[in-house]
Amino acid sequence: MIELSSLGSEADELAAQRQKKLRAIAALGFETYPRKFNFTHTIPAVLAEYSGRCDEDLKAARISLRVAGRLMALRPHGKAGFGHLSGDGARLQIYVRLDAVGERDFELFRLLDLGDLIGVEGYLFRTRTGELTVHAERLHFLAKALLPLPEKWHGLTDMEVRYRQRYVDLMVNPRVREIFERRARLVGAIREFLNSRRYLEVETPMMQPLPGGALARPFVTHHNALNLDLYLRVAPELYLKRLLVGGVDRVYEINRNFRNEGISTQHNPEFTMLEFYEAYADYRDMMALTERLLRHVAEATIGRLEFEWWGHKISLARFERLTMKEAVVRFWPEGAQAKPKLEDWADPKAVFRWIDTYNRWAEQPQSSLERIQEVASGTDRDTSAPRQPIALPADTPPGAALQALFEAVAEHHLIQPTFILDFPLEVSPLAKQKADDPNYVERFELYVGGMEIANAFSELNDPAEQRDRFEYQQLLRDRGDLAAHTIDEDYIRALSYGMPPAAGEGVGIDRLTMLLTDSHSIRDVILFPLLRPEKRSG
RNA sequence: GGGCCGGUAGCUCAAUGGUGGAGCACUGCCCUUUUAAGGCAGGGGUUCUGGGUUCGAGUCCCAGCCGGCUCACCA
Repeated sequence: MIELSSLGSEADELAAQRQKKLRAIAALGFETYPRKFNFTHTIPAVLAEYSGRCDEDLKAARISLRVAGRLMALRPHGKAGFGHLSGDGARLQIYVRLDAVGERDFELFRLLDLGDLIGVEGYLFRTRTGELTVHAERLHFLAKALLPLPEKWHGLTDMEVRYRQRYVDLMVNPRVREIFERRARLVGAIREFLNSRRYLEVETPMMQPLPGGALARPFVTHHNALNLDLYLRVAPELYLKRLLVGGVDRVYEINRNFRNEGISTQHNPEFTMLEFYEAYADYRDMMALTERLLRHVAEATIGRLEFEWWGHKISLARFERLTMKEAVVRFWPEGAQAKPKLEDWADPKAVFRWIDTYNRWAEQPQSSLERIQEVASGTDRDTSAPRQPIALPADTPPGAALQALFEAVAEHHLIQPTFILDFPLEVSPLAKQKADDPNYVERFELYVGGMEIANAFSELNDPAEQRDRFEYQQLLRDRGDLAAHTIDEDYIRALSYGMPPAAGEGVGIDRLTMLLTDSHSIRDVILFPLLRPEKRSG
């Protein structure tokens, strides 16, 4: 029983009317909350099987069936009436007439509200307008909607209500169901791809005594019996690599990570990540594998390699590769002085000069000409530089500065699939150095639609080097960087048994879903995104 | 956390500082192939909350709550 007084006064009235009807339905002898309904077809199955059949066909065959669903439209005509039943994401018309269903069932029909769940028993025919319809012979009451549905034409548009009451969103906005069906196909395609390559799917701890595997602030929780603080994992990485040590040479996990950071259209505190690791491979092998993986996923979910995203035509047919430095040079803002050349980067400290140059440009007010050009070239997704000066803490190492410059200058331009490779050592504590340049590591991130979709590297497997990296991270922690790693002694112990040379990669499933469903907010691809708790009135 | 925008009936939206409306939904009556069914007649409001200005506030001001976008943080 719902609390009537908790609703608005009209909502109270509407719910009271429906309660009253429910009692009237009970008085007719119908169970108010029956236990089950034996159906012969789902609604999509009816449509799939009989959409091609003409009325004569249907009449001759007299196809009897039982279907169930939610009543989404009602058009009564005195002693008869039409309705639409919604189930499994599809709709089917029903036709109910007094002389076919009898007094009692027709009385039930009169007491139905939009949103009620019913079962219909009857035979198929086509109406005068040609619509495939169930001619009801019996009605079964299954459950009452005590609360009214949103408006039938405009539906539910209030984003807050859509996220908080996703069940209502799903009822009235077919697009929502399509997105999550596509998401499920996407995840299935990933499993198919990796399983066929003999990767083993595993599940590793989400509650970890030490959070590791990514530079992010964790959530803290507590186990009572052990009187132990635990962290929700920020990444499964260190556990998956322990499995590499144990001889699981191809391994993956698709599951949730938790990061105690800000919320935005691209960040939800819990999000789904695919991580996979392959022994005896390096990051270049991962790039090749990533291309194949994404093409497989796109074929399986949308049936092609091209898709629209925020007004951009994106194609997975070709993946560009740029080093981080090359990307900065390539996308250096037009108006800024002294475009850098690649040879200018020989000195690692040079990046600070380029940041100064960039900041001088970013601090200038945008000229009208630039603004007009931007608007004229406008796609829906703004690819222009944000013109925010880069603010770095006093003792930022050159590598972190380069990454900041890259993100400011280049990231939003990377609409077509682009691998950015060769990351600075300082921002990559778990990756293996490049053989010819120890200031950089064998790592790439894949950008599509201006978003980071994947992050991969040749895995560092030298325990001594790993200890040095952790110690550097500890230094950062001590200086107040709460996202820096803590030293994980057991992980170093595992590496000390010998981990095969390997490469690993993380892929953001939510963001990949955003791309393949043309969704512009991560909340649109997460069924129940985190919101502040609703304040209960009263 | 900062900036901008928003919150009016169950839903979608109107309303120069001057009696808060419409469509859908809902109630009653009519209607046995309709489909945004139709016809007639009705009911429904803490205008997010709390202050303030004013003869008078949905509207103006201040504070707060919730949300959206964006920036910062991050993936």
